[in-house]
Amino acid sequence: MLKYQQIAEEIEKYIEENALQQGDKLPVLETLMTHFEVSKSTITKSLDLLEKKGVVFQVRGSGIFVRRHKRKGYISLLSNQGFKKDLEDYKITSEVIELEVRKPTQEAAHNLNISLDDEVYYVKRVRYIQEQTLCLEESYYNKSIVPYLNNEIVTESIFNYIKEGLGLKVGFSDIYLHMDKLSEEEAAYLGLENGAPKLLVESIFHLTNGQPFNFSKVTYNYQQSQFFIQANSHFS
Amino acid sequence: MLKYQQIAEEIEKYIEENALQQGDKLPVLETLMTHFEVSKSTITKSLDLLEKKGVVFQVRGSGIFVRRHKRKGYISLLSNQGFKKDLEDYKITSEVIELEVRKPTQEAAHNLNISLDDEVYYVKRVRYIQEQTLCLEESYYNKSIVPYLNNEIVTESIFNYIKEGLGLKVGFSDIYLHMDKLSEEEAAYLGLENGAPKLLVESIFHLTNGQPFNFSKVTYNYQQSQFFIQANSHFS
DNA sequence: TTGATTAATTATACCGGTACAATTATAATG
DNA sequence: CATTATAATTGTACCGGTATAATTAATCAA
Repeated sequence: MLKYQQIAEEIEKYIEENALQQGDKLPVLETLMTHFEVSKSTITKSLDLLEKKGVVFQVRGSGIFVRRHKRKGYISLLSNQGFKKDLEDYKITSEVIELEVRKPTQEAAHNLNISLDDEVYYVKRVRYIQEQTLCLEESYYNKSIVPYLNNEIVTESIFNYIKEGLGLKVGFSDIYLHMDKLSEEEAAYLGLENGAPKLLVESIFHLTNGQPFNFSKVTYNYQQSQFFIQANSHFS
Repeated sequence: MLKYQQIAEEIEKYIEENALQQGDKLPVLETLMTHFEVSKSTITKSLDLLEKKGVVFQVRGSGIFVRRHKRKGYISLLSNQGFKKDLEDYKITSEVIELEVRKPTQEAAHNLNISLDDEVYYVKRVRYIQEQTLCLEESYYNKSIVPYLNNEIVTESIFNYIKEGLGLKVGFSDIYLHMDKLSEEEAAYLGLENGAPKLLVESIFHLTNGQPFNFSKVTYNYQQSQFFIQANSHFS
């Protein structure tokens, strides 16, 4: 692991262990430099990383401070990992409804940048939080990138398998949100009444080289799910 | 304006003007360095900025490529500016329902980190897109930071006034999303039926020094609004 | 005590360098 | 022709430096 990542982790751990709160000040750059025995630019890089993740914010002329959102139980829309991490205090389970190789829908083909003749793994599952339905997920994996999936993998963490098992590197993702009312089928899966509110989250995940490998449509139970985002400036 | 920001803008403009598409390759670092006559680290900084904004992605050993989401008419949840920019092809208008100085609600006081005795500007408005209701917004501004607002400012862009008029620098924001059904009052304002789906977006905006200056609750019309997010990796 | 001026602190911009890792192109091999 | 080894390309990590801008602390004046 790289130095600046290592250091970022240690700083984050330090914040965690000492239960630092929003606004608390971290040691100054100089101190961090000498403590970790690296150059200024490496520390800066660590801090930039933590800033992107929403862990700290830096104020020129003043210092480095802890940033921390106060609410618990929210799913991060930026985590790129599913919500395992956000909801680690809760019991998350999955029930696989369907798992097979098939041809993509037009929509899936378009979003995965493949042809209608190419093959995808289609996964449909319901996910539960504390025995309550959390969401209904339909997911398409480009088979030429993810050549094999089975029930066990799909019941556990697919992304973990992709990273650890296949050695692929997940890069950026595009996420689209829509609101609507539940269809009869969706309502049945989620145990809600027909026409209840739903949030549809469509995601396209890419490898670090820009190739899209997964397109998924997730319909959330409006009673069980709340989301959060941490945004930074750099937007003129 | 700083060099690396300037260069980032120029690169973005270049992409725009030449209508580069997702996956198109930009000139290599070396070329950009000599073209802009700056050091490698400055170009790198420009590109990191563009990467954060979701404009490009970089692949080690390969090159710098254009990243571009394909769908139009989506509101960016990360833009930190309201949606003026995303929806610039559409006609956005505002109707001010209420504007006054008052004491904050408990919720607002908590999110703005002020006491119940402090004063806030309370703004309530309905926003329209192409004559259709888009959202109902309730917003609280810390009066000790934003000491004056009037109807004209509130009808136009409040954030623009805060930045240009007051010279304040907007930093990061925390955003929370909830789903629910519209109350009778909300339904009336939005012209929808009671109990229809709603997305409630709560945002807390901070200055660059970490002070929260605005807390807002926006209820979106489920028929008119769709959102997007561009996420990057840096999430272990 | 207050307010303004100055100095010290602290993060950021920018330079220019070396080493390295991932990818892609080329050449060699069977 | 396909496969493998090798070389060239290209972005990233890391160093260490100078200068500068924003903030905060200290000093001085009224």
